[in-house]
Amino acid sequence: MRIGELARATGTKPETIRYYEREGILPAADRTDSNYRDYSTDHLATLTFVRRARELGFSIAQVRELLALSDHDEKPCLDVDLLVQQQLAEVERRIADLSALRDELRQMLRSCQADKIGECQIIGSLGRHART
Amino acid sequence: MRIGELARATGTKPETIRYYEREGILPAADRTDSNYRDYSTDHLATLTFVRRARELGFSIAQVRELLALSDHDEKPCLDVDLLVQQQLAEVERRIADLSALRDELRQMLRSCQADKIGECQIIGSLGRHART
DNA sequence: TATGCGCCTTATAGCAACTACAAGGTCAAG
DNA sequence: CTTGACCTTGTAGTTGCTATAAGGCGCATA
Repeated sequence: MRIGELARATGTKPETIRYYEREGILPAADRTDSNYRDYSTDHLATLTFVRRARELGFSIAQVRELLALSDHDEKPCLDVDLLVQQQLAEVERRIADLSALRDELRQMLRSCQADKIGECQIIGSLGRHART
Repeated sequence: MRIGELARATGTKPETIRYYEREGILPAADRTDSNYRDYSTDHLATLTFVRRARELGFSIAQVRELLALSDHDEKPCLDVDLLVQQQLAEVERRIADLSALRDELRQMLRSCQADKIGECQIIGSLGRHART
């Protein structure tokens, strides 16, 4: 299959697929007589894997590790577990950060009863007009 | 005050302060005889404001808007409110996304009882070994 | 046969928001 | 008078793509 078909099949743009090839994440495809990339079902499987991992928030570097691990059936599953646990911890940290942030933003909205920026509590709480 | 002192006072690296100046977010400082930047307390206030807004997740573009608004005391506070509300909505959206992601990662960890990658449910759920 | 269209190729530059050099100038302390 | 911490400018790197330019390929239609 050509790059456009693979792109449609995986919801990836052709440019992104070429980018993955440059980065060594997706193996280079065979070429047709007219130098078009010609992908196999293995490529489709790998790209699907990559996109799914990216959707789950794994970085390109982590995807690389996952791919390397998935090529070694005999290796302990714990190695994969560890990566997933790390990613889970990272996601939980980001959720906590964003939740604190959300609470602050809500507080800002609740606190402002002024109608001119000169007396605005939001601007004030951001560090301006503090000397008034 | 010189750039290093301002940096320490605001928890910002000197490079970042120069970057803000290039971007027009922080006004250019006066220069000493030896061409060092010489900052005022106004600069300190503005940089504090910028950093606080950035911590709250506002983009550089939004910070620019907030700065512009904060310079016009007579403008309606609603303009600021709107920006904060947009940012709040964005943060809530990100929290929702990350929560879904967290649940998926937890599910993956729970589902894998194998000890070799060949049978690993995690790798499987990512799209590999699906044909076994 | 020509030509138009959608697809493909490469190479290069851009995005956000910094961060990290490199190469050199300045200044107070020992 | 030299060391070391500071400052200057300019440029390139980071992450994960995305966009654009300039051109080649392959098929349907006039």
